Amino acid sequence: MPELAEVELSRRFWEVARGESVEEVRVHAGARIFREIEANRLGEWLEGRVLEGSRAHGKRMFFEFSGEGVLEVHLGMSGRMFSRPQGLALEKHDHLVLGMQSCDLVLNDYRMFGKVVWTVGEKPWEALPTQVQESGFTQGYFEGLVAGRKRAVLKAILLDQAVCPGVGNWMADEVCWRMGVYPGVRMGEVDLLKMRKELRFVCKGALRHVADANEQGKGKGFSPGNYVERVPPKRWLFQHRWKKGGRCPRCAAELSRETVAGRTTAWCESCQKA
DNA sequence: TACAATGTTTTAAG
DNA sequence: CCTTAAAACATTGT
Repeated sequence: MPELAEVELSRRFWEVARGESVEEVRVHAGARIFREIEANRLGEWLEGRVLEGSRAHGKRMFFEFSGEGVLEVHLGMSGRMFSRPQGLALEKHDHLVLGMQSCDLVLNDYRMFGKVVWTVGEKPWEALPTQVQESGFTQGYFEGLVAGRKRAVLKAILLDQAVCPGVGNWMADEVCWRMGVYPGVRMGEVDLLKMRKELRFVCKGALRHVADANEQGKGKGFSPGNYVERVPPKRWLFQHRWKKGGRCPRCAAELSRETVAGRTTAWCESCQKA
């Protein structure tokens, strides 16, 4: 589920409790998402700490707590985060609940490909690559990253988190569709000016839709599982790619499906050339 | 039933 | 050194 935009929206859902302290931590300690830490110590690490701020980078989120602690969350394939009224019983696949002063912050993940990490005394976001939507993602920076990868498949580069943080399967397809290029082409054949332009369009556009979604969703129970399904415009490939028999929003041809770079890929044979 | 699902990592192999 | 394919992870829905 979660790519750049959904990750950002998830972060905002927890951000509602900024400035509050953690009163109680509930964990499903055996869950695989805690494979890198001692989950049953999360209580001693977090209780009494104040959620001071948060940030997202690509598909990663960092929540900063008083006393130098940072809780990192990655949603994997099926992770969801939201807030809800305090004290409700754990539901199936709720693995972490932070009982705050005004609400409970919940992390739910049934496939558990995501992860939770706790670090102290480090700022794990400082060594990360520039994000596509940032001003520092210049043509020169971008071309430096992909130099020497002329034989790599385009879609594989788009999915590489060191190059395009936050881009996942649907965003990669969206970029290729906007480029008018088949996702399986080699990087040596790609117009890098166009690639960066469409990458930035898709990343910035998706993030703008999140802001819209957050606004529209006030008081309406907007959730991370449904926002992206209704927010991106009908003219994005996104709205058509999942349905069998879905058609290209540009030329109405039926979309094709194929595995490219190891992932199911939707593309339009008439608009996207090899 | 069998397969696929918006992710990442590891392993093996070319 | 570089790329790639496949498998693994765990659960649900078609």
